[in-house]
Amino acid sequence: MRNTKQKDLIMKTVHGHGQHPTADEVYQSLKLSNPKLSLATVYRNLNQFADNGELGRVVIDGEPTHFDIHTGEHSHAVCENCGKIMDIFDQGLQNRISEYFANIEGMTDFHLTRADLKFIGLCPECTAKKTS
Amino acid sequence: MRNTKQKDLIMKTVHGHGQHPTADEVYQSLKLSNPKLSLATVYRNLNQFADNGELGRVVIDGEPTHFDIHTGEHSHAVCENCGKIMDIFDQGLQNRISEYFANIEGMTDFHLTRADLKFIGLCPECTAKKTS
DNA sequence: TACCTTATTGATATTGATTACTAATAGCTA
DNA sequence: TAGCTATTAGTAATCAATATCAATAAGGTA
Repeated sequence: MRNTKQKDLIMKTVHGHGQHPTADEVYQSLKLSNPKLSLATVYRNLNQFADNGELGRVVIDGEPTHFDIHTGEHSHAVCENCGKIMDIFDQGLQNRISEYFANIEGMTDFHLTRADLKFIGLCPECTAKKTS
Repeated sequence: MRNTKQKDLIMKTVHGHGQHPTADEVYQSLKLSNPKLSLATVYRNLNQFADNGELGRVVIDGEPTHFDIHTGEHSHAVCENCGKIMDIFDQGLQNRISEYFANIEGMTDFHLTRADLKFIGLCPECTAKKTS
């Protein structure tokens, strides 16, 4: 895999974003300063990074794929109203899930590699709006 | 909400399917015997059922939305290779997740309504293929 | 039973996200 | 520096899903 300026820009943008950007969000925040950058290049590289394990993917019902700089075991909280995503780092929780791998493998005969856990509800802002 | 022959056919088809069909799979299995049925009607009604809580949605990276006749709390095992989905009914597991709601709400200020847990790996068939 | 109102349907156009394609470009290696 | 080839830019194509709207049919009413 060759190093290119585009790969570098894209990875830096994801890291600088602060949340969990989509391909288009990465593209939008780069195209002003890099008008020749192609959306296809952004998709191609984000997918490559995700397939390599250098980025995570967060897939949510009704939304384009989001990308995550955190590649270790963790969970997410997702707002059903506005789509906001928060990372949840809780080793106790992850351990509880991992402890279940053997059970699940026993009941399904699957060979498991990971789990994907999302807590779904309303973020603080949307909770406030709904109750006001 | 009016009762229609289409709603009835669609719901029966999901229940008769055995796995977790997509909208197009429901449509394909109905259109021979019901050539006038429209794909839009299938989408429309499956979404209505899911929004009503009469069906569940299973959203997997890179796949069209699958629908689930089980609407109670449960988890899924998903094959990363072929997309097979299995339901996991394990009250102990669900309890462990639910016990975490208060913690997560404390750390995120989200107001949670549910969790979505998927175990990801290879199904028995794909495990066999990969190791042979 | 016939009628009326309006939710629902069928058919198709449209949207939105993502991937495929291909000639031009630019990393890397010698 | 030259040459090989992975990668890119630009755009067309694909795929899932939704929007649109005239025609239809549920189901209440007289």
